[in-house]
Amino acid sequence: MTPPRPRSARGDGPALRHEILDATEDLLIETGSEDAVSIRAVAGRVGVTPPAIYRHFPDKQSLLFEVCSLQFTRLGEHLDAVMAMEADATARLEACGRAYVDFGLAHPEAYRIMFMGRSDGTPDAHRDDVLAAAGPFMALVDVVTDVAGELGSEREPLAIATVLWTAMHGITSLLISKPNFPWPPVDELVAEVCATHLRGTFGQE
Amino acid sequence: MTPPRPRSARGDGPALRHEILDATEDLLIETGSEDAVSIRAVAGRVGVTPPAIYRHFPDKQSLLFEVCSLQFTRLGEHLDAVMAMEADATARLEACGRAYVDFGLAHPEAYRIMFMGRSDGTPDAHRDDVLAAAGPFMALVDVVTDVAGELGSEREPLAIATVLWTAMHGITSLLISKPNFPWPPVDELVAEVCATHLRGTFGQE
DNA sequence: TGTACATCAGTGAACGCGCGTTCACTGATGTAC
DNA sequence: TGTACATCAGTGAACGCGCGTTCACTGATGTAC
Repeated sequence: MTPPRPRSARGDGPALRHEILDATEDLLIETGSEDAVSIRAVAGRVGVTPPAIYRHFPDKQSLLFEVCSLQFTRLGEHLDAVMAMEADATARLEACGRAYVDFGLAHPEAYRIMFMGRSDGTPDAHRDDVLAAAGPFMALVDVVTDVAGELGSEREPLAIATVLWTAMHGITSLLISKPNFPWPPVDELVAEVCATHLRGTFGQE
Repeated sequence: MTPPRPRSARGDGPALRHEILDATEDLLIETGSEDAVSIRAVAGRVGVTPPAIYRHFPDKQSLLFEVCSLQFTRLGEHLDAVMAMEADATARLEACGRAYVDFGLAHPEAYRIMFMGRSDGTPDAHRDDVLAAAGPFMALVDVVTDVAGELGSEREPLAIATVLWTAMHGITSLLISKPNFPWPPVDELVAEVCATHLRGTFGQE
């Protein structure tokens, strides 16, 4: 049925490897479920037989983990890019929150895997505690530190950042899992939560 | 192996039905995954053969949905009971938040199913929009209305309640899915978020 | 430049498994005469 | 009170399915002489 895929040349291993990763990501997004993505489906989409996958990944878990890794990297880059655009610390904080929520809504399945899934079997690189020391979270702590410096607050930036993360995650994950709830417009929701936190945390008017 | 279960008498249908529901709930909590709960496993735990399940439930989905329903009912009752204990509106709001988070942490798998799962295939009774009109959420709106009456706020109680829900959900769901993140003590976290929201929303000092 | 050969990316068939569900049945329970 | 019978809760065996993974293989690619 499908035209036979030309065999990769000796050095083209990485090419198929990338195709497999892309296909897995696409399927993850389309099916919306980690279990619905089978080795057979991935192989089919790439135009290859299932055993061919095993030349590039030791097993299904490793494949899914690597896709997950890519998502984390992208989220980090996305946040970095957005934050670099704002000079004002307060604006940077709100931009960061908005970018986080937007990313989650734009890649709901990726977000599910990263932040709404089960933590058993998560590879070491994405362990919860490693997450806390990773770039994106630390960048948030930095922003909060800047805001605290500008507006003044006696509380620890780390604690404030943690609370802000739970707030943004709350919005993102509920919008993903309860899309038909009568939500206000997302922008409004994010803006309101950010404003509430700024007022509540830093006493800003 | 297992001693043969005595056959139910004519009118004892409901008894086995309840045992099946309980076993399903237990397995859901133990395995921590909806897919890991199989009809065979449920039947085995009850001490019955798989087809016997089908005398009480039309299919696996219906069984899982009914378990899910029970969880919603229990959460509602839990919140009602806690809120009835506090006379002061502000205290009632914080107690409500704390009770919500506590419930989630005490029944993480139930919480996952109710608020962190996929919404496709959810039975009508638990549709997102029905949720919004349901008891627990409306009770929260009432509490917020009371607090707004006491402290004064020009904003809509419904919008405030929505934000509060996302905040409590953010805490609960991240604690469930990232248990090894270096969280502050739960009580502190909830108290801080509630205080931040009270200050940020109602301008309370 | 031409030929023999080693490499190795991908194939085709099959494995064992657990799943949800169906089906004809069995045999204890309760009922009607 | 005793017997024949209808009911129906639960059984045992089997169905078809899709899964992850393994295995011996094929045949194009690049290399050494």
